[in-house]
Amino acid sequence: MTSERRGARTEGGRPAPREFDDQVLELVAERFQVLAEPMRLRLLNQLRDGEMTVGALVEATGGRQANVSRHLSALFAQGVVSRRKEGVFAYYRIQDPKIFDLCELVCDSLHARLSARQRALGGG
Amino acid sequence: MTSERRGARTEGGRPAPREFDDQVLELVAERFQVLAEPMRLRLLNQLRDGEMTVGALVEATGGRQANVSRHLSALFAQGVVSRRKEGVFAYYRIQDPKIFDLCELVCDSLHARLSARQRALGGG
DNA sequence: ATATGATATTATTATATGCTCATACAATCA
DNA sequence: TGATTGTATGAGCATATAATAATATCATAT
Repeated sequence: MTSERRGARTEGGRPAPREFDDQVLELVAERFQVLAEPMRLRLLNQLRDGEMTVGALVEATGGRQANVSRHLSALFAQGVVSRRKEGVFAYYRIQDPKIFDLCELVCDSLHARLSARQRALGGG
Repeated sequence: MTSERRGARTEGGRPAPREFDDQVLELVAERFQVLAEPMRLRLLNQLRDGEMTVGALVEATGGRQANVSRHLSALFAQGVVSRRKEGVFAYYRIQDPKIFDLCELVCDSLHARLSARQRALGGG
C-alpha cells in the first residue's frame, strides 16, 4: 500500500514508534472509511430507534437487498452494528453508539464551515 | 451515484425530506472519506503542533512531494486545513480542531472493541 | 423431502482512489 | 532575463470500492 516511509525519529534520537503508529492509523482510517458511505450512514440512521431486520432496512432505505446486506456486513465487520438471528430474520442494531457522536461532530464542523462560507459570500 | 431510492415517507404521511437528507449524508460521508486515509491522518497528526510547510511535511512523513501536496489539497478542499502562502512556501495548519475530537472518539471506540475482543479471546 | 421466504455471498462491471513521474507554475535571486 | 527552489497538477497505471444480478444458504412450513 504505502511503499514509502523510513524510520523518522524524534529529536532525542529515540525512534518514533512508527510501526505501531502505522497500524493505529490504518485502523482509524478503516473506521472512518466504513462511515464514508451515504448508504451506510442511512442504515445507521435507521437503526437509531432500535434493531431492524434486513428486509425492513431494505424497505426503509429503498436499496436492493444484496446491497443492504453487504453494507450491513461491512458495518458488522467494523463492530459498528451487531447481529441477532431469530428464526429466518436477522436483526441488526447499533453496537457502538459513539458513532452518532462522530456524526454529530462532523455535522457541527460542516455547519461551521458552511456558515463561514455563507458569511464570506454575503459579507463581501 | 446512488440510483435507487424513492420517496419513503414517515408514518404520518408527511414525506421525509430525503432529498435534503441525501445531500447531508453525502457531505458527512465526504468528510469521513477525507479522514479515511493513513497518510492524511499522519499529516494531520504532524500539524498538531502548528503550521508546517509542504517540504517539512514531506520530510516528516517520508512521503513524496507530489503525494503530500495532493493529500494536503484534499484536506484543504474539505476545510480541514488552511493554507498560508509566504514567499515560495506554503504553510498548512489545522483549520478545524474538531478533527482531533473525531480521531479521539474513533480511538476510544477501537480501544473498546479491541478490549472486548481481548476479553472474549482470553476469557473463552 | 420439497417448497418458500429471508439473508448472505459470488462474479462482474463501472467507477473512484492513491501513487508516481514528469512537468507546470510562482516567487526569489543572480 | 534566466536560473533556482518550493509547490501544484496532469497522465497513466494499479488497486479498491460499490452496485447489480444470479446464486447459495438457512430456517420453517407443508
